[in-house]
Amino acid sequence: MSIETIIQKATIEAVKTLYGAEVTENQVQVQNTRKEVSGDITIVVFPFLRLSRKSPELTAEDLGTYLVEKVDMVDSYSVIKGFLNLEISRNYWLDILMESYTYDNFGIAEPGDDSKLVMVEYSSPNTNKPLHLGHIRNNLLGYSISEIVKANGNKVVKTNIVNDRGIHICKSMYAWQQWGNGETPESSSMKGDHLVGKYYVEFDKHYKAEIAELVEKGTSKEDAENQAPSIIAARELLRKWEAKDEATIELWKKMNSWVYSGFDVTYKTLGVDFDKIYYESDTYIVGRDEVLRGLAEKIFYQKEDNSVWADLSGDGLDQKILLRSDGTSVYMTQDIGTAKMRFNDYTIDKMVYVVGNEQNYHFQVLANLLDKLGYSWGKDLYHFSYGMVELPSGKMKSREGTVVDADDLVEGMITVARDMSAELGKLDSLTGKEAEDTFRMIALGALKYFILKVDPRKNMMFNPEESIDFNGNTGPFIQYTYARIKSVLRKAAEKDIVINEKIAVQDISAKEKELLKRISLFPAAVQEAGVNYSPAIIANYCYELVKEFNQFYHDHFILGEADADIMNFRLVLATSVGKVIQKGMNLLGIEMPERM
RNA sequence: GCCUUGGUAGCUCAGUUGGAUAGAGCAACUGCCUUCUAAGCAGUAGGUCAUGGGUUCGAAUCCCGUCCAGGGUACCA
Repeated sequence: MSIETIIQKATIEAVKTLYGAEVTENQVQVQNTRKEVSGDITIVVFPFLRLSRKSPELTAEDLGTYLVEKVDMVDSYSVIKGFLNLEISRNYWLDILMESYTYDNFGIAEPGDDSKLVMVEYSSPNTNKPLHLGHIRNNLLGYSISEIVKANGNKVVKTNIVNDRGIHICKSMYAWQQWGNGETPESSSMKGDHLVGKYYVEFDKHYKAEIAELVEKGTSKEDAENQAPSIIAARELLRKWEAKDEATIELWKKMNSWVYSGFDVTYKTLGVDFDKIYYESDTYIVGRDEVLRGLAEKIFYQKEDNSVWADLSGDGLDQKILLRSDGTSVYMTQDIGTAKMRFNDYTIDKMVYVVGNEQNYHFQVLANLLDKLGYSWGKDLYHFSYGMVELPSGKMKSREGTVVDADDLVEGMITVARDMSAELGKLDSLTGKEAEDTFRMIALGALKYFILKVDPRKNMMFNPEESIDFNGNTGPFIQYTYARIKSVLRKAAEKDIVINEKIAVQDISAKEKELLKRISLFPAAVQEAGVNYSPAIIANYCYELVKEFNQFYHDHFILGEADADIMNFRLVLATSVGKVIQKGMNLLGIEMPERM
């Protein structure tokens, strides 16, 4: 039980004993004491004034006296206005330290046999273009959320739905046929996904030009968009694909395989992976059958032009198309099929979709449709709705080439990490490969932390003109602190200093206590991150912890300390901080270098 | 139009179920490396928490209005 909970329960008792009144846990506000004030835990007494019929100060005195007497861990108290500040005994903090030092899973709940199975869908790329910064945010959030959910005692299946069919890939296919001259990743030395993306852009260029030409000849813009030769050709390819035309399927497979090999490299670089991959080309058929079943069971209805619709107006939503008049599937159709297949494949307790907030409405509708189709889990799906990454120029658009390419960005970051290390004269002692690994670790640490430290629900700004920081509230700052701790521990080992698990210090400094308090908050941070689906909570926790450690490190010697007990205590403290940092950052998918 | 999300320092962001004097980093300016890594530490400066009301002992936080911005809104995913 955490100290907050203990104090909370004791306070409820106190109020009952002293004033004969029942209060609920919500009414007892327990918080960490402000730094400028002495004390560790603070209770806000204002809510009890009505019960005590006394002034805030006297009420606080009553409670303070009671708590000091009844709760072992409370040493003393002080009162400032309506705030009761409790001093928690040193032994409590030292116990926490021992727990974090000896227990490898401190703060982490291991999944057991009766754990819930949570499936997390993330990434979900289209196969007609390479990944960009927006996808990076999705991938990092998806991976991190999976780890956080796992750390809260759940089993997790990470899944990816690959949108491998549809008009978008046909556009790239057509452009490659027309203007590709048989170019391949090998012949062009281009990464497969970039090559296919090049033809997607190429398509759009020609398409726009054709529209402009038609409009000049007097066609309306809307008609021109439908009559341009390129789009007609792309649609023809889609029709042939659905008719299983051999040559078209062949081309589709070839170009998709290029994209996949490209994605694999990017996924590997980002350090994300999946337990199960679904392909839209499989799931849309299942979805179509489900819609037709719904039609037969009169859950849905058909219009005169043969299109199939759901009427959701009774649920505050609109009419939603599920099959087009020509019988082909839409986005929603495929998601219904994918959901069905997943729940057939796994015993899923909770489904989490990591998809951008532009699709909030889509998931509201999906939950409703699955429910109508008789799937009890439908309405409980959770749409992890994250914000867009914006550029100073606005939204990223692949078609128009106004994107920050994922591979380029990572490559650029590694270069910065390498240059910076050289400039600082770091890592000169490492061999080429070790050094390169570290540069990669630092670069990705900077990128991942930059993305994950912000509240996932909010839009965030990225300015390509300014490089991502390596100083201050950043991934490398945290990695650096970890490397410092490792360095101290290496030196201790060199001096044959053996760390003793028994702590025997008489006094601890204010800085040391602050650090212990921070460590004690780790389990709560992991839980809170799980409840709120927020890697940012972990990121900010790690930053606060590391900042605290650096202050301690600056003010106190560890190996230079003359008193053996104090040195031992500080070694245990540093080790624990290192462990917590590593565990926390691991939840974000950020690796920690031994030296930097 | 309707639905929805947001607006906190020059910039990028924190800010717990409403609590004490609204916090970090970057950028600017000052100090601190002959002792464990200066990718660090300490300090200065920078705020009408978009705006006007309301609720309350207490509001960046809750409610209402207004302004601004993003997203969605029946055959794009």
